[in-house]
Amino acid sequence: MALLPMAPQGLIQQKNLVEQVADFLTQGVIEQRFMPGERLSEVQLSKDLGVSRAPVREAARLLESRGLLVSRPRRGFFVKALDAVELQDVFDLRLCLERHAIERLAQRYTPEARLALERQVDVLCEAAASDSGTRRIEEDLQFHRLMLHYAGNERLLRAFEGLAHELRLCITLITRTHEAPETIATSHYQLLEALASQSGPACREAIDYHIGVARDSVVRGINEAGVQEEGGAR
Amino acid sequence: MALLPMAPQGLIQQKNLVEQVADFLTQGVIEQRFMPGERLSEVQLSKDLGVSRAPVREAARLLESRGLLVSRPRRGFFVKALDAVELQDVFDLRLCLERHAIERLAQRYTPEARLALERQVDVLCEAAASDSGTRRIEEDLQFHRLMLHYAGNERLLRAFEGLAHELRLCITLITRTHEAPETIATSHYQLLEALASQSGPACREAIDYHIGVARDSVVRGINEAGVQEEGGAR
DNA sequence: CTCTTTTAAACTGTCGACAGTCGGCAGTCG
DNA sequence: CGACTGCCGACTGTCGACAGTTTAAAAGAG
Repeated sequence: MALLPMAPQGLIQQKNLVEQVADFLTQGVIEQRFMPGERLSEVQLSKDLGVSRAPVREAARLLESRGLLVSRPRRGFFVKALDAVELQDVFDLRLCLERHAIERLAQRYTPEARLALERQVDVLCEAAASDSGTRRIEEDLQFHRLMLHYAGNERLLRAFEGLAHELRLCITLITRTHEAPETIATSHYQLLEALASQSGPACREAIDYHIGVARDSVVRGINEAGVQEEGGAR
Repeated sequence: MALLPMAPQGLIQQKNLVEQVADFLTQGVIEQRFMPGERLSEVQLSKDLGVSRAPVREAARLLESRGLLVSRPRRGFFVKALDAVELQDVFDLRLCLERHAIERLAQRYTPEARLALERQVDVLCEAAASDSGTRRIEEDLQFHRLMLHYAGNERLLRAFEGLAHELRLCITLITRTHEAPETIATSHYQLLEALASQSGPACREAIDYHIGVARDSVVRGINEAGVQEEGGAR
């Protein structure tokens, strides 16, 4: 069987097999086709995707570096199971990064950055009003990516990217408890206002509130959903 | 009954080939046996190390995720060349992470953490007085690792680890301009004092000063050494 | 029937090999 | 004399295979 939509729309170049497999695995983890704690067999994946083990292996390593998989020596790869504590850690690190980023950005708030962020909020609102889950999350993440980008430190963005996958996982898992889309949009406008004021403390307060809301929403979702702690101990 | 595998931390046992190769490559990059911008051939490395290409490949991917190598599709791996801007970015992100960590740590400063940090400073002083370069840097990094660890967010530590290799590279490249070891030791004592006071602002001030000194030292070193910008454009 | 021992299957880690592609060099044409 | 085209070598991306180890089940003892 064909593994992935063969024709990447219009683009001449085909991505590496590694990246294709990585995308497939990422989707699988996010959509919970691979359950947390589940063991992923290299040979099985190879057969299913119709490729050799080498690309699967590299892709798995990639996912591991992104925190979506964990590898135990001689045991193979397992889907990362996030518990409540780790979830708190994710949001704590996110807060750390975004605080720093927004304060930096406030000091160099160019019209270009402002325009890009405002446009992204518009897109976000549109997505929130019309579409469902996935795209809403994606546009939300994109806004924060832009913020990190215009903060002017590429490494800051890279660190965030490393977290983004776990973050997306957290959020997707409990998308039902997401606040009303309008609330989220409003929250982003507050960020824009704080940035426009170019006041460090105001920005910090805004981002603290913004991320706090998101974190509480996720935590609440976890509690409501009743965590099935199957992955368990080592 | 079957006897369990002896000493788990035995030095005899060989780590994964991948890790061994990764260590070799890391050493090579840090010691500048591989010059910045240089292309690394997989087959050449395989022959030199007497292993297959598979472990070399995985190790290179690992180094890439750590920021020591960059890969261009179909071209192979190249040694990362750090310019002045990126160097600033490294220290900026480091500041971001350590600020957050030390403020967290101040709020949960257990006797255990205090003891561990104090012991590490002692070790650091000893190393500074006796040994040369490499070990001094290693013990310095270890202190900060401990600080991040006791801050209680594993992801914070992981982000720092991702930066540590680049940081080590920065520092090693210009080790000659390192401040007098005693100065560094004193600076660490200031961190301990700030932590003991459990005052957030005091901690922030201390870490800002500490990292600022390191950054200035490195930047000064770069300027003095005269950067050979050979890596250059794409 | 339960617990231990033995055996077999499956998997990962590693290897060597093949095909497609990229960069460079020579030869040719304007 | 300069620019374009076709060929050559080298290298990466990918593949299938083998050995050692871990897991799980089957067989045997109490």
